[in-house]
This record gives sequence, C-alpha cells and structure tokens, in this order.
Amino acid sequence: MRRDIFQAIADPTRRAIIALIALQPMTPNAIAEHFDATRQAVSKHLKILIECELVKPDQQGREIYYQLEIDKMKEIDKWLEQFRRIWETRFSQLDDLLTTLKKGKHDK
Amino acid sequence: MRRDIFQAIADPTRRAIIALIALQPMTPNAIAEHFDATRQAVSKHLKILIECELVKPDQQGREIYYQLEIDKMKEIDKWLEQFRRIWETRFSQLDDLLTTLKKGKHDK
DNA sequence: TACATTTGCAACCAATTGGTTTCTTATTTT
DNA sequence: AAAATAAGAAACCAATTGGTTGCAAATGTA
Repeated sequence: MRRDIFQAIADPTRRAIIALIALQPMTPNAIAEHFDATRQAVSKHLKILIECELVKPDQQGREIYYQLEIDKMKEIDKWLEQFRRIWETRFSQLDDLLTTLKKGKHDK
Repeated sequence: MRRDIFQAIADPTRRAIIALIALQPMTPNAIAEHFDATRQAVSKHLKILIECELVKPDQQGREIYYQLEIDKMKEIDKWLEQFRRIWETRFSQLDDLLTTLKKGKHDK
C-alpha cells in the first residue's frame, strides 16, 4: 500500500490532526474530541500517518500519545524547492521590469 | 467535488505533470509521451489540476498548451509556514544546547 | 471537400478511501 | 476481583479514484 507523505496530507482531517499534535502529543480520544469525528476514524487516520512515518506513538500506561515527526514535513519543503526557484526567478524578473519602468519615468 | 491543491499533488503522476510543465507549457499528447500513460489518463489529471486552478489551458489552433500557475504553489508553502516555524525553533534550541556544551568544554 | 490530427466527454470498471459497527486486549480505578 | 476506560483489529459499506474504451467536435491539411 505504497503510502507517501503527499497522500497523507491530502485529507483535510489528517491535516487538522497534524496541526493539532504539532505543538503537543495527544491521545486518539483527545484528538477526536476536537473534531466531529469518532475515535475509530481518528485511529485510522493515525495509522496512515504512522505508516508514512509522519507520526510516532508513545505509550504511557494505557494511553498512547501521538506526536508529529516534524522533520518529515521537510520532505514537502524539499519538493517545493524546485518551484520556489521558479517563482523567485519570475519575481526578480518582475522586479527588473519595475526598476526599468521607474528609471524611464525619472528620465522623461 | 470540493477539490483542493493538496488532493491535486497527492497523485505521483500529477506531481510529475506539474514538474514537467513548470518550465514550459505542453499539450496533453506531449505530456503523455513522457510517461507510460495514455493521452486520456493525462487529460483527466489535467482536468483535476484545472479545477483547483493549478494549471491553465492556452488554446493555440487545434492544440491546447497547459501551463502551471506557479503562484498557486505558494499555497502549500503558506501552509508549511506553521511547521517551519516549529522546526526552526527546535533547531535554534539544539543550537543553544551545542553552544552550551562547547562553552563547558572550553571552561574545563 | 475529404481526411487526418488533437482534444474533450461520457460510460464503464476495478481498486482504494474514509467511515461505521462490533469485538478483543490491556491498563486503571473502585 | 469487578467495573470502567483506552485503544487496536476486523468486517463491512458507500463514495471516490485512476484508468480504460469509444465517440463526437474542432481545427488543420491534401
């Protein structure tokens, strides 16, 4: 079931879970209370997040705290790099254009 | 069919299409030739990409060139921001720790 | 005008997805 | 020891997905 991080963040509930546990680890029940989702639904999402190593379980007695592996998020950032390079180039081109226009205005 | 950019980039073929047309617009046939995907499959992916405004068609005679709306990619970057803030904080904390350790070493 | 090319669209299909219900196991609490 | 709580696992279901095949429309070429 070849699971990757891009599939993991495709679901809005999963993105909400990620944002929720980014700051502090939480149990499935605690997470479920924050949305109108059942504990089981949250559990299934967590399973997917664990599969692609975006989330790590931490058992504490009978409770399991799930915490975000923030470093894994850098993979998205890394993929974005190629596009960031493009939009920054375009921006500097626009910047050049504006500079040229400004110059012309002063010259007239 | 509430489509968003995160769903759009979830599919690996779609990510490949995005990367391919990022630099130069292409026709569906040209795109299809780059993968082992049929023209129709590519067309369906393009339809999804258009729906979430990540790609724009540009008709030129009987050919249609599809080009990436690079600005739309910034939405992902914007979403990542909250996590970037966290991993940068953690990094500077680690940095502080290393500085402290180094200091101790020099002091002994 | 007839033919070829490029493309979109609709119908269909198998696989996957997100969710539910039910059940079992493990750990607390009373 | 008995009851309550936390959570994973399995079976099931409707909706969506990625893909296919076949067809029609539009544009270009002989």
